[in-house]
Amino acid sequence: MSLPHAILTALLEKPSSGLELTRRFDRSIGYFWPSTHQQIYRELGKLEQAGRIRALPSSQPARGRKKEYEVLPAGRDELAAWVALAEDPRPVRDPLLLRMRAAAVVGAPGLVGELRRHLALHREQLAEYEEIERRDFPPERTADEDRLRHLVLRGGIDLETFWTGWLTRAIGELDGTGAGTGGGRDGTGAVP
Amino acid sequence: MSLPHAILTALLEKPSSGLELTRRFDRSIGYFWPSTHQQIYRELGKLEQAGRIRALPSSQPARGRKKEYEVLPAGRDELAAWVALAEDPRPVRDPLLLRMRAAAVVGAPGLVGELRRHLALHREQLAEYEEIERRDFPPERTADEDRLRHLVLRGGIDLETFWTGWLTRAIGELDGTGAGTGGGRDGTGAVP
DNA sequence: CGTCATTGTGCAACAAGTTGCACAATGACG
DNA sequence: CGTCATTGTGCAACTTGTTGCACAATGACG
Repeated sequence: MSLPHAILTALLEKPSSGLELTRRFDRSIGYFWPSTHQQIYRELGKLEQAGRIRALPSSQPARGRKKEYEVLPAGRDELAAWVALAEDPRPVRDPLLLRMRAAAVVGAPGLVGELRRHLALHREQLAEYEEIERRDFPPERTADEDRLRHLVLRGGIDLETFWTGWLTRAIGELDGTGAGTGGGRDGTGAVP
Repeated sequence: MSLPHAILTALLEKPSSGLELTRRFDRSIGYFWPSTHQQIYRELGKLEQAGRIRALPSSQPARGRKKEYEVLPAGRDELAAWVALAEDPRPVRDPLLLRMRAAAVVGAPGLVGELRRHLALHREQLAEYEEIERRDFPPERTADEDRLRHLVLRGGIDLETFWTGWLTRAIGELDGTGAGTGGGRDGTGAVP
């Protein structure tokens, strides 16, 4: 759905081979649209077929041979058209919230521990984003074209901030009261 | 992945037919694990086959005939086991952030309008959650088993609060400066 | 009585993402 | 020179979610 557009964006920023793309995904676009190398190669194939990108002539086409792609005008147009679309936000789909809901029914002895684990992970991610912000967006220079990229990063930061805040609160609330064993009325040994 | 567990949770809260489940999904569990009736029927079939739920005997098995399901002990055990699992948070996958990133490269005349539209949608969702909170979790009574459900709802509220906050900020920042048409010159804009 | 909207159940084809593995080139090292 | 780890490319099978439609019962209405 959006993967081809993610790839076009990345290739416009800089022509790359499949593996380079994969690497760059891991540390920028992949933060909000993750993808494996398998997916990327498959999509590169389709995009080439469709005439939106092409392999740079320098690289001979052989398996196991490095192959760099660049975006063709058709690809740029396609991307611009996609950006201009109105598209509703994805519905949320979060297993942790679901598990908490289930825990309210069947009980969950270890739930608080799991919340703590998630808190640690989100704190890590938050720190990573903040590091990037320090590095790439120092307070003084505000080149106009970087503003969008900075906003995207702020999105990531704010999102992780939400998670750490909510998890902290949840842990605090469940921890004090011996809750977390929830309303599991029969299958659950009640825990002190 | 999680859909069967969402269904088990819902059925434990109250035995239901496929359509009833669908309705209930639309206004509670579906907020963080949406699902269509087709998916639900398919999953009900699998769960029944696997011996985790069964149709209540009252209903004769015929197409177009109402059929209520209840959870069997095996289903409850399965759900409890799933709740106890450690499972990492889903990676974020958000088209809007992706489109902003693309807009930084190809330009985006209408982007601010789209952000406003999303802001309105998130405000609406937030209002809906807050209404539910007022209705189902009035400040005085804090039954212990409801605490988890309330926390889940708080998660939804905090998440929508994050979105409205971020979108407001983004709109403010892009609107004043005539940005949003971004760096759409051509394939330049190299970023390390 | 017919037919028509509504409620309820369900199959089938497709699209997107995940997992596992295979194959090709390259350079390091004994 | 062989073989081994690393880098790079890619296919295939599978799982999950989406879309479109079909079929069955029921009650309302002319």
